[in-house]
Amino acid sequence: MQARILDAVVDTVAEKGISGTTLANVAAAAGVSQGVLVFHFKTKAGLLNEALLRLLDEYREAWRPALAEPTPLGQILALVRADFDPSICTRKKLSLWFAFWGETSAKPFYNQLASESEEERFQAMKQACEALAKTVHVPQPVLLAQSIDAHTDGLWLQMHLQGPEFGVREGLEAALVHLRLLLPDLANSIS
Amino acid sequence: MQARILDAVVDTVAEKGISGTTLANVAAAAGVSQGVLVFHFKTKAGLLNEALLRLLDEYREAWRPALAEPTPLGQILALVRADFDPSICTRKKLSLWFAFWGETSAKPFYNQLASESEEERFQAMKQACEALAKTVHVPQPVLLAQSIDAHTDGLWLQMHLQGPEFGVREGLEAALVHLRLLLPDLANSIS
DNA sequence: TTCCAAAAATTGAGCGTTTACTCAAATTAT
DNA sequence: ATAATTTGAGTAAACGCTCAATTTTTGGAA
Repeated sequence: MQARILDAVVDTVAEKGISGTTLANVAAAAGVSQGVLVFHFKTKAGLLNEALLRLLDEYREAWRPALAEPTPLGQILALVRADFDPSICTRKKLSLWFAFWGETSAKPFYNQLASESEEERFQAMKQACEALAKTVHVPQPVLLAQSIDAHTDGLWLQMHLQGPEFGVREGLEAALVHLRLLLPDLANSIS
Repeated sequence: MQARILDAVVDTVAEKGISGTTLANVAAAAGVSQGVLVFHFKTKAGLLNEALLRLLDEYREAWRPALAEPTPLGQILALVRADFDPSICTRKKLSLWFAFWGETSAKPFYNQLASESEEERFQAMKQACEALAKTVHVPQPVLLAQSIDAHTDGLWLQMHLQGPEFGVREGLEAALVHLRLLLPDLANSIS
């Protein structure tokens, strides 16, 4: 039931934005009464908080297995691929990410969670890039990691704004092109 | 007066988010009555629309002069610098950008304006990169332009989330580092 | 410059609606 | 039977917006 309600939150936020998301909307989308939302999540803020926590957990579980790749380049590629996985990078979930990012300056709790998520993910990318630097020549592995992560975030914005015409397929391809530009010596290992 | 009210919208959205922005909040921030907001902007939606239009206009006017630079690399650098200009890239204005981006899936008008703004800016970057490709060897100028723009967007997200510790100074430096990684042959012309 | 009437701008009380949330009662699960 | 869950009517507060009344600004005639 909780999952069904949180799914309804995602649908509602994607369709009406956080400012248009009400208990009545979410209840209707979930096919339950308003009271059950309060019973499970206490307040509207609690409802949105749990939706955000679930989004962040899901994202973390999606990219963590990338660290199990045997080679540093494999880890980097798997981390990038995770960001464009069709189960992670859906239109609705992108809407949710940006909806929360749009409220971070007003809701310190969102900001804290979002920052920690970004930081945790960056540390993984940084370590993969530093490991890569021990096998091949990479001038500044930390800056490389920052560039890859920032570029991926920017692609998420483009997917979010441009809609279906720029989806996970195009996004992943752009990310791989970018990696080849950054790592010309490894270009033919990136595909 | 209209400018004062729109300034108050920026302050209010940055402080309370779009979902917490009410006519009463904005009126209080502007030091006027609620009626004057309706008199000038008709509805709350009209108020937010005008704030977004002003943000986009201001942004366009900030990067357009970059095209007057004599060299392609100069244009690219000026375009990048414009994104981190202290008058453009303030914490409050970043909050406004992300607040609107967070509502684009619910408000087609926001999506249209934001997409057009991104596209217009991308065309400028693309032409600068294509011009650069005629003077020095650049493998894929269009993809280079996409990479630069996406990376810049990602840096805006990092500035938005991380706060003062990652401001325009650090953002611009990261963007320049990224450019040097993408254009190693021109690295010592990028500063 | 002075005046004044028309226009523009501003006020704030008020209205109908929507909001988040409560709670006693009913239903379902253990 | 006991506990957990769900319902839906109900409430107080907040919301966007209206509007008659008031103040300020404007611009041409004396």
